[in-house]
Amino acid sequence: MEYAQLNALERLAGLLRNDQRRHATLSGLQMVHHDILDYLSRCNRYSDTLQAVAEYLGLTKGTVSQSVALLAEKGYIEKKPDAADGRIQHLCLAPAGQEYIWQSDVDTRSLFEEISVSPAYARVFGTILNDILWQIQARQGMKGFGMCRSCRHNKQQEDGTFLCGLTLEALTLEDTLKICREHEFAG
Amino acid sequence: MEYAQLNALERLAGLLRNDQRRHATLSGLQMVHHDILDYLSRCNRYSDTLQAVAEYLGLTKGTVSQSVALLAEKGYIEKKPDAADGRIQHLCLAPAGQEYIWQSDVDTRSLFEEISVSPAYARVFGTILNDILWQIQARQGMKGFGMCRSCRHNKQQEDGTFLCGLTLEALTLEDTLKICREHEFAG
DNA sequence: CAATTCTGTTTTGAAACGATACTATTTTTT
DNA sequence: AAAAAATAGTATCGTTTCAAAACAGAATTG
Repeated sequence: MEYAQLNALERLAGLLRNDQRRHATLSGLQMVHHDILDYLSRCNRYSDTLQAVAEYLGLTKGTVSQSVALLAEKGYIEKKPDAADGRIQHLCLAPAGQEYIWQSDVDTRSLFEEISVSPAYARVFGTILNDILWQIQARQGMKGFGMCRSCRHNKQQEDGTFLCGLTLEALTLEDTLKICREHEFAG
Repeated sequence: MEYAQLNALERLAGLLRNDQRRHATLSGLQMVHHDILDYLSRCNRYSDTLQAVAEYLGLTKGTVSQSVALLAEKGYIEKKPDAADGRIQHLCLAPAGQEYIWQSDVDTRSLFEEISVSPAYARVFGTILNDILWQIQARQGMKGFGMCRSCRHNKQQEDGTFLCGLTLEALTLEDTLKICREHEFAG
């Protein structure tokens, strides 16, 4: 990938970032809160724990513990104990949290929705973006926080549904698009 | 622009972000320090002030003042008083700061350099990215923090050099690619 | 020259953050 | 089955971020 393209991508990422920051500030939240809520909206049910959030964001669990406590107190997050493992608490988006993410999405979309990509290029653009994402996931050490779709544990079955070979649970198509902590790239 | 594309873009931006965070942490810096140094490496000589940094990052000047003080103390930034205006201090990257940005760039590049975009698509991809950037700048309220290249004050002269109609100073080609606080989109 | 605007600092209190130590639960080893 | 190790999360400490507000100096405006 060429330098000019990466540069443009970085600038775009920065603009997206500033947009998210503006939205977080308006809600009286810090960026890290936005990042936490955003992750929780994208991860699957095996990856919605404090530890996973900390790993994904590159923060210590102590730090995340505090921020999550605050988010829970403010009503953005609900902690639900795991049925099988007494150590684990699942972090679920409470209504206020879902509303926040939804609003953030609407805002960002409004920045981009009127951007016109010529129809001839539109499909190529989407294809390239997803191709790059796929390749990065493949490259990024094979382990952790990829989409189930590209995970070696994920198997499509005869009837079209999916099965995770690790948890032996059935997955819907939507499930396979979420971020999983146990992700291992399907070499 | 379609939803799937924006989604992929957001994911990519997130991955870039995590990469930057990792690099900042390894250098013992916070994300906000990375953002400040990154901005200073991209802005022009009219936009390297504390106030401009604060506006660009959406933080208060008090906050930025403290973080800049720390960066200066650690040797990443040098404060240079303005020749004409006694209130203004220019924030310049000291050698350590340039080294940090350079390293960060190398790291990020290494994540992307082996990503192969088929040559046929490569040019299209670059074109689309820059087109999107241009359109966002046009849309984003016309004012502030765009590249001189798209600014109405920037005029190309007969000999090929550039002139800023606001400051009446000559600009090099490189200058016109930097971020300027006074940017106004050339309708 | 007085009023206002602009740039930057300082202070205060809430919260982020890393480091460390800690408890509790599960898994692995012996 | 008991001991050890690994895992998930909390609590506490000191430093730093962050917003808000008060502040000081320099430039501009009237």
